This record gives sequence, C-alpha cells and structure tokens, in this order.
Amino acid sequence: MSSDSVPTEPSDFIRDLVARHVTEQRYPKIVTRFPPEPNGYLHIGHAKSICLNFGIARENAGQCNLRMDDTNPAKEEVEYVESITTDVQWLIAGWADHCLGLKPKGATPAAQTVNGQPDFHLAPADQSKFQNPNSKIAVEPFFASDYFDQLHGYALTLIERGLAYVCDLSPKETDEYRGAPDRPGRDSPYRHRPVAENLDLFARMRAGEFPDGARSLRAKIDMASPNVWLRDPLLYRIRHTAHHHTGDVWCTYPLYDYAHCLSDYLEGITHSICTLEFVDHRALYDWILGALDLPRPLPHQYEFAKLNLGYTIVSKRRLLQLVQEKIVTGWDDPRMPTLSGLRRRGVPAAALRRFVTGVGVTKFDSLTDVAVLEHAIREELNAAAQRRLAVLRPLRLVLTNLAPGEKVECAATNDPQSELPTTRQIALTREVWIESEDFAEVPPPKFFRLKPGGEVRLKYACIIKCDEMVKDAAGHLVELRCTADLTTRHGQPNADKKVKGTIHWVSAIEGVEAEVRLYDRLFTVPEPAAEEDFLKVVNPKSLEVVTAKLEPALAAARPGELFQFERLGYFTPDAKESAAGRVVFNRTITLRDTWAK
RNA sequence: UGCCCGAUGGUGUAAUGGCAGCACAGGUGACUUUGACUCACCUAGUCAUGGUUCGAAUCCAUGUCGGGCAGCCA
Repeated sequence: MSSDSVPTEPSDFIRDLVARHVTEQRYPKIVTRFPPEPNGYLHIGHAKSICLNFGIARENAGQCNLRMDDTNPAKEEVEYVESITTDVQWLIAGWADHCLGLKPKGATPAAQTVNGQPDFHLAPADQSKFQNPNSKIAVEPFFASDYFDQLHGYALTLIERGLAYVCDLSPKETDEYRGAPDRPGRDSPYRHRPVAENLDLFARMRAGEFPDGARSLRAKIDMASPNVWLRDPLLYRIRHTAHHHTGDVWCTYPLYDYAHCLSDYLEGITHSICTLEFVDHRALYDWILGALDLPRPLPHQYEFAKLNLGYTIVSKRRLLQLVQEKIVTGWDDPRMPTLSGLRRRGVPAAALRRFVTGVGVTKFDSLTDVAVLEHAIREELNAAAQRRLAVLRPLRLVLTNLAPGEKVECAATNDPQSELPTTRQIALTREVWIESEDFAEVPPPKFFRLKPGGEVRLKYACIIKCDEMVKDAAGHLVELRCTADLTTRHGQPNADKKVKGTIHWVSAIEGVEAEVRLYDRLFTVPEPAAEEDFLKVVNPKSLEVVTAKLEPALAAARPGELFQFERLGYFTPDAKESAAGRVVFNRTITLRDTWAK
C-alpha cells in the first residue's frame, strides 16, 4: 500500500459521539484540545492523543487548541514548552495544520456579556492569518496560566456562594480527614468558616502572608462521597515559586481539576478528551462548571485508554530517569519513544499517524505489539525512501578478470515503488566490498548467497563466481577472489540468467566510509513498565556503531532524507551529529527478514 | 471488604438484536536483479452461568478475571 492510499477515516466510540453531536447541531463548531503539561518531552503515547484530538477537529471542520497545562510551576520549564510545540507541529504537518489552535502572543480571555451575564472567552483565533508566511503576527500556544486571573475570579464566586472555603489543615491532616476509598472522610474543622473570613484569608493567601502548605482553598462538596475526588478537593495551594510563564505574579496556584475544566470553558472547548485515569474526576469537572452558572455551553469530558506499547516505556517520569541516568544521550536519543527521538531516528510523522489509526480508540487497557508500529514505519518508508547500496560489515572481494583501473558503469534504480522509476550510475570495479554475512564457507541449508565455488548476482551488475578464499596466518577470511560474468549485465545477452541469490556491494575504489548507528529495542522484555526495576531490563545492545562502506552518492545525504540501504533496512542522516563531509547515519528499522526466522 | 471502568483469535480492533470481519503476528506457496515489496491460500476468537428473544458478541441478572481511584502531581 502506498502512502497516498491510507485507509478510510477512522471510527471509534468518541468519533461516533462527536458525529451525533454534529448531527444534532449541538455546537456551532467542534473544538478539542491537546493539553500537555510542559514537564517533559512528548512521546508516542501522546501521538495517540494528538491524532485523536486533531483528527476529530479535521474530520469535523473544527479546531484543536494546543494548550500548556501549566499549573505546577515546580515541574515546568520553557524548554518543554518549545519541544512540545515543535513536536506537535511536526506530527500534524500536512495533515491537520489548518486545525491547529494557536493565539496571538500574550492574548488572554476577553470580558464579554452573554445573555446579560458577565463572561470571559478566549475566542478561536483566525488560523488563516497565522498560516500566511508573510504574517507578522507572533503566535503561541494556549496556556492554562494565562487564565489565572479568571480562575481567581471564579474562586471568589465559589467562596461567595458558600461552595469553597479556606482550610488550615496541613497536607498530612488533609489526607487523614479524607478517609479511604472504603471509608468515608470527616469534615474539616474549617469547613464552616463564614464567607467573609474565607474571602479575607484567600486574599491573604494570594498576598503571600502564609508559607507553602499552610492553607488551601477547597471545594465544599461531600466528605462522605464514595468518589474520593468529591471529598472537598483542593482548588488552590500556596507555592512561593516563580512560574515559567507568569513569573512571580502568583504564589497561589490552582490544581488540575479546578483549572482544567475552566480552561476548557474559557477556550470554548466542546469535547475534552482525556485518558481513563480521569474517569473518577469527571464528576468534579462537571461539579465545578455547574457550580458557576456559566452562560455559554459547557464542555464535557470523555475518556479513552492510553497507549501501551510492547518493549517500550511510555511514562514521562521513567523517560526522564533514562535521560538523567545517562542510559540514553537525551530526550531525543533515537532509541527513545519520544516524538523527537522517533523523528531523529527517521520515523516519518505519517507513519506514526498510520500506526495510531491502526491501533484504534477504546476503553480497554491493552498492550499493543511493537510489530504494529514497525509495520506502519515500513509501509511508509517503503514508498518514501530512495534506494542506495551500502555495506555495514565489509568483506573484500576481488574480481580477478577486471583490470585494476577498470570501471563498469551500472544503472541502479532509485525508487522501484514509483510509477516512473529513476536511475543513477554506479561503477563496478575490480575490488568491491560485500556484506560479510553474504558469504558462508560452510553454508547452512537453503543458503542462497555466496559460497565457495558458488554463483551470486551483484545487484544491478552481473553474476560472479567465487573461485578462491584468501585467509590470513590466523586462518581468518580476509578476501574472496571471484570471476565476473559481464555478459549477465542488464542489456547483455545473458542478462536473464537466473541465480538464487542477489547481494549488495560497494566499489572499494569509489565507495566512501561513514559512521552508521544500528539501533535495537531499548528493553529486553515486552512489558518493561511492569518490572520491579525497569532499568534492569535495558537492552545492553540497543546501539551498535559500525563504520560502513557507502556508494559515493550517499556522501551528499542531508538530514531529512530517507534511504533504504538495499537488503539492510531504512536509514537517515542524523540531524544532530552529521556535518558537511561527515554524515552519520541512523538505522530507522531493518527490512522484514523472513530468512532470519 | 467502597466507587468507577473494562473483557471478541497470539496481539490490536469491527460488528450498535440478524452471515463473527479487518489489521498485525505466525504458516504455506507464487513472483522477484532487495530472502524486501506485491499476490494467493492457511491457522486462530465472542470470560462463565443463567435469563429475555424466532434470533444474543450485542439486552438483563449473577459470578469470574483485569484495570483505575485515597498528591497541596497532571
């Protein structure tokens, strides 16, 4: 299947629901959001969420806002804001760019009146203006921290309505009072403070009069609720910490449950899609929005199962550990399942989208076989990659019937999958490199490649016969001496002569050398996250570096270009460590190999 | 022993009361100047028990198994 014949539009229970809402004309426009916390790099698990949220937007002529869910200044950094923005744009490029919700830099929700009621709204921005390359408008993602003023105002409303109170319990005491899932909690002694006192204390919290953790603002719901998230959850905590986006304006910060539903509302989100662990929070999401009597339609939360991938860790905390303990070279190490790692490794964004579509969206907690990802990558690369010849582990082969300076020009196909394939010239010379694996002195059964006295075709060139092995004093094979039958070249009388095997080769005269990094899976077990210590199952052979022999055209390869080294796999120049005149190649993935099995 | 969510081949999913289908993986063969790609064929499934129904993967009941929830993380 070629990359332009991607299967039909996906369907799943969330898309079905959205389709129903569209039919009912429940909303003027479908607006979703992708809300990462900028405390780490995006990974393949996020790709599922991104493709779902942007997919729904593009299938319904809607919009998907990129929003930094940045309510915890202790963990968040600008570095992550930047990487997240880059990664999202890369993943959706050419597919859902037109649905990407960004906003003019610095924009915050505007006050308005709806049905006679005061309201705030950060209206969907006109994306077409931003997409004009001549646009002078600086844009940025949405930030939950841009709503701190409005969030504070809503908190005052809740206090005034007797629906929130300032609590003086310490974190430890709060825990004790909350009870347990099978045991009801007890009311805080501060639960019935008068409104005026709550207002005063909340103002003083904001003014910085109290140390971290001394007081909190809590919703007044039900300490006996079977849903622990409804047992007077915290809305605000005190943190004397500067924030990456708001600086030192605030020392009180809202918590996720309070900030998220209201951020959705302020942006006019219609469908707030998150993962299963938030199912229990939905009651709180609805309670907060319901308690405020907001004038516009309320967003609703829907949940799906996050991605689990075999032989892979998909957890920001553990990924950070791999980086910090230098098990990998960074967040963008090509072995990492981060979007930046996959990109650097040579995985096209379209392959990730294809993969995610194949996995589907359900509420079942599953473990997807890596083979599904690998298949999606090969499908995409088979259509996109230019073919080249390279030898990873060279063995010298001398064609004894060719003169030392002789060059036999051969036409090699660049793009066999294309309707009008193009070719390039490569020169066959007296000395060439072949893959050492392609010769066996004692061949196993059904071995198609070169063996003593055997024949094999050099791809794009001619059939050769192995006459002699040359070994060193220690008995190691150092060279093969063969005879080339030039009459079996393309266009020659014996071109159609059949041999069982065809192997790749590189001219020892014209070829160039380059570092090639061969990657394997990072973990040795299918479910590293289930391990007591996942660092113990790191694959010690996840990276092998070789000096390969490449056909000369490869010396000019640029980052972003995708190649298939024939019979070996897909490779791409490393964008970070390649320099002019010194290309470093990353192996994205091997070719499927049914012989090795 | 509280609340919530879920269970379809080895894996991931579809079937929305009416023929259990697709993809991946695995196997066999064809093709092949990539042991790739492509093509053909094969293997293999409704958690259990009861009920409703002409008819149940689907609805109901009970059970079993798995996952989530007790951060001033998101």
